[in-house]
Amino acid sequence: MEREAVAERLEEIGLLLELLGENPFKTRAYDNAARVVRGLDRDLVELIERKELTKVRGIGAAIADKIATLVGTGELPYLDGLRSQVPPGLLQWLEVPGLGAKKARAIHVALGLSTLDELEQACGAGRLRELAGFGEKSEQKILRGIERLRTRAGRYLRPVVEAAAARLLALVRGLPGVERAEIGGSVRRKLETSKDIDLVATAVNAEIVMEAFAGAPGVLEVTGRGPTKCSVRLVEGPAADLRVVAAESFAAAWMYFTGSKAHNIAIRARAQRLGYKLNEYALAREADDEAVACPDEAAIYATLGIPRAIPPELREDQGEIEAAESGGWPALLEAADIRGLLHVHSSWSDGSATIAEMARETQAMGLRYLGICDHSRSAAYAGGLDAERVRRQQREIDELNAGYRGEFRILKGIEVDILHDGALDFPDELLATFDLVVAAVHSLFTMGREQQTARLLRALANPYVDILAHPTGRILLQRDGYPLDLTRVLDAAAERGVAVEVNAHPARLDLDWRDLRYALKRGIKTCINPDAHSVPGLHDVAYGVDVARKAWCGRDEVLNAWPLERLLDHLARRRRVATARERCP
DNA sequence: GCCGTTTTCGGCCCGACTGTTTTCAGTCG
Repeated sequence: MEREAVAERLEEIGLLLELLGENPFKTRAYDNAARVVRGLDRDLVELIERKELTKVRGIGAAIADKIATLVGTGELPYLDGLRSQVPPGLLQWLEVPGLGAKKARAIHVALGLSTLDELEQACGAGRLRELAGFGEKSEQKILRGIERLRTRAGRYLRPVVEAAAARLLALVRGLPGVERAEIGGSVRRKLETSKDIDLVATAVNAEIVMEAFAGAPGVLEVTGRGPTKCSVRLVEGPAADLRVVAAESFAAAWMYFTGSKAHNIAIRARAQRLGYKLNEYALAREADDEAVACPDEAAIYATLGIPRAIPPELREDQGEIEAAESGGWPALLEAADIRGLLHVHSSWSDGSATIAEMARETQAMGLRYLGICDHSRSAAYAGGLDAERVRRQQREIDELNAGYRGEFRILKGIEVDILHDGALDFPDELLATFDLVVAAVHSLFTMGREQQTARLLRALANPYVDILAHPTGRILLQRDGYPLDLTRVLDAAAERGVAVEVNAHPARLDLDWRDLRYALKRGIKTCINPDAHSVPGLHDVAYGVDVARKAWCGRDEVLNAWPLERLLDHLARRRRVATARERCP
């Protein structure tokens, strides 16, 4: 069983225990363990065999035992036992805003309900108000929550939340008496999807700010309103929270509302060990409750013995605090490090712009090279190129390049389809004519895990493959990646010197940063590819840079952050080594 | 259930807001 599957089981145990009214620290232990398992950079089987699971922080004897059972047998009687005590519908109830474990359980026990439909009917019939602690407003709130649950998934892609966040931020900053306002939360941490938007502000008069925020354009409903905090739901779907704090609290508040929750818990535990108390108002000495003046986040981290402010993208409690003490993280990739764009489409296949138009915009972005990688023959739905059209396209590229006089370069690339059996869509002789070969799966997503893994392993063994594109095939909020033993695929990529793409399209962001971190540790290079099908799509590369930063990625690990000469040299050498290896395995 | 310069028991991050209640539990982030 894969890490992700194990993590999901642990999370389920946490939720079930919560519904059963277990000790909250016990449920948190399972949540915590799930996150730790997701972030492991070592093989689970190996850890189990060496009996080193309990050495991992957050995994003790009990959970280690359960993980070993899960990995060894694919089953866990303990989990089955919990499932038999809790109707499956109750897990779904927890997704209803305002309904937590205690209330869900109370309703279930008192009224004998266990599905979302039954809960909805009971609220409609006014039966919940019979229960202690429930009233008419609770019923209405639950009904609204159920309705929302049925219409939208509840998470939103970055373009949606970033646009809304920017709009709200501009509004708040423009209000009289507002001294400072910033975006926090998952939007600031550049998470691939967000549930809500967090804003923090300092203002002379909080009431004016609350008023304006509650009545801001695009606010669908106000879901909470106090003297310093206002929560709304936006027409685009996500919620937005604004907190107004005193100026001296700004750094603590911004840090607090940036999260992640797990990072905050870890930081606060650290503060506590060092004799401090940290909340959204201040970092204070425990002994005399005296606040330490912290003008910015760096000062808070420094007081806690962390020499540098941890970049928001890294605040996921994935070892960043420990790393900050011992040398830190690499200089993270910056948008300005990107030198060129690879894996871009043109009107030769399913792109909407010509090669010249895509090249012009790439130059306007200050970049030096562009890899045109249209689809291959089998991608008929996308106007895939056959050998004859490849030759014509390459002639066009030669002509365009001649006009650039060395100041810019278009690379002849291809996004070649990985066929059902792992063979590539083009013969080696044709692949050899490209500067750059990007291989990708575009069909048969429902294939079994073993077969899909074997398919990718065979594709990676082809010496002409330089980059594996969108390695898991996921579409955020729509479909999971295809079943795959990703660890084996990444290990093979490491061995073959094949780079793995970070597809920067905001609905893909594939490879996921959690897996990219593993890949980078294995020495795999990556490449931040916009996979643009239009001129504006070229700018999606920025989303990919953010994801790479979340994976602790430095510029040296990114092919398209290299100067053209280094990239070409790398590609040529890689191909020489791979083809030689194929001849004499 | 995890963890340990608070070490094998007794802690575990912390506060705003809501709704229902009349002093606070539950939810959320």
